[in-house]
Amino acid sequence: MRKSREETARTRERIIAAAGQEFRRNGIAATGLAGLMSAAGLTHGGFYKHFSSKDELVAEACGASINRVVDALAERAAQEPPEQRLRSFLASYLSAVHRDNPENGCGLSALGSELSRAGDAARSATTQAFERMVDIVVQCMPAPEATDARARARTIVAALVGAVSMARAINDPELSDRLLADARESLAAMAYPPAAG
Amino acid sequence: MRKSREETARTRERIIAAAGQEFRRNGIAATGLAGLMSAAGLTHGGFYKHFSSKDELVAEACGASINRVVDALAERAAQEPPEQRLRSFLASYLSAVHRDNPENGCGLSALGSELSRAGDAARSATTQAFERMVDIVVQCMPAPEATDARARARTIVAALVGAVSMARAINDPELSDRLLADARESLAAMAYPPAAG
DNA sequence: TGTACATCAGTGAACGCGCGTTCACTGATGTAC
DNA sequence: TGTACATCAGTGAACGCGCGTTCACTGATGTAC
Repeated sequence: MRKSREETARTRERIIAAAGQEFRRNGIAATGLAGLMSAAGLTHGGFYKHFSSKDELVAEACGASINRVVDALAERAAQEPPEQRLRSFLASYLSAVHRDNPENGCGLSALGSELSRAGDAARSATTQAFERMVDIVVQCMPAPEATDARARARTIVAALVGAVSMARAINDPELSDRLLADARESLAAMAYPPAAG
Repeated sequence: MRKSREETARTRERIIAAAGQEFRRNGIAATGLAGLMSAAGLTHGGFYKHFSSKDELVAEACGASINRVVDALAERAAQEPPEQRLRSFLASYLSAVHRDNPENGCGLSALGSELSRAGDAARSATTQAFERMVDIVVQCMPAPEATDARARARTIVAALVGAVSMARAINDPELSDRLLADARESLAAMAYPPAAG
């Protein structure tokens, strides 16, 4: 049953994609390899033909899923006229759709607290993804060259992650919606600093 | 080996306290009952004399540990002169000490993404703790009666949670420190809105 | 207040289960001539 | 280009292990008279 090189590579990507979804949906520690492999359409025995350990997959899957989402956000932002970029970025990150579909959303908010306990490779992927999101936010800001633009962008990214994470954890649907709406408003105000909001 | 009522109650509290620390240190899913019970100085067999399941303990431990931290924050804030409250609150929440000691810190940032997958009781505790933190932030703000004070306070609490969570996950110590410093600055500016920062 | 008995907190061994990992095997793919 | 052989992706069973949970047992505490 040996597979061709291309098919092997495709299988590997399929495992990484399935892992990215399962991790974001159920958490890393709570996701078993057997379930994950069957989500990828395989039996669990073949796992070690592609990865040397669960940790290696965790690092690859976290990196890939976070980067894919960041790519999509960057691409969407670039299509908007500059003055609407930030608002539209905030609207899509802080949306009910994003909150209610963690398996396809940003890994930083879906896995935040688990990433701090992950291996070094996964944490490096997290660090890079965080920086990339800061880059995007800076480029969405009305005055990207302001001296404190990057400092404010870091705070905005942290707030995005925290807001989606809390909006998911909170038990009260009204409060959850309100938190997302408030964050859209307050973070836009933070990005348009002097008196533009 | 039956114990007195008071000692039984004390034992129960001891288990809850140990669980609160272990969960914040290692995560909920990654913490086993046997290790947790031995951290409380007991053998694992006695667990079910105090709780009907791990889920019940999770809810109690999350509620208790988050509330204890929020109490401490509220108390400390009340002791500060009003004009320093917000700055001092931000300084202690967004400190390296807090980042580096999750086991005694705020459960919202230590468990954020796991709480969204927890049972209903734990999520209710999360919701209450979030609201209490918003209350504290509002009372620390220079103009607590402003119409949008509570909306900004919600964003600030979400940003605090996200910033500590990301500061822990990030692999680069300099960037981690910078994120905390930037958040202290930008969130203070958000709380003193017109031109006070 | 003292005695007799029921209760039950805590121990330590055991339960079935799913975990991450390993392995013998299969048969199509890749390589060498 | 065709043949012979080595490689290896994927299967399915099995490994030891720690998980949450249960249980028989102990003996100090609580209760009833």
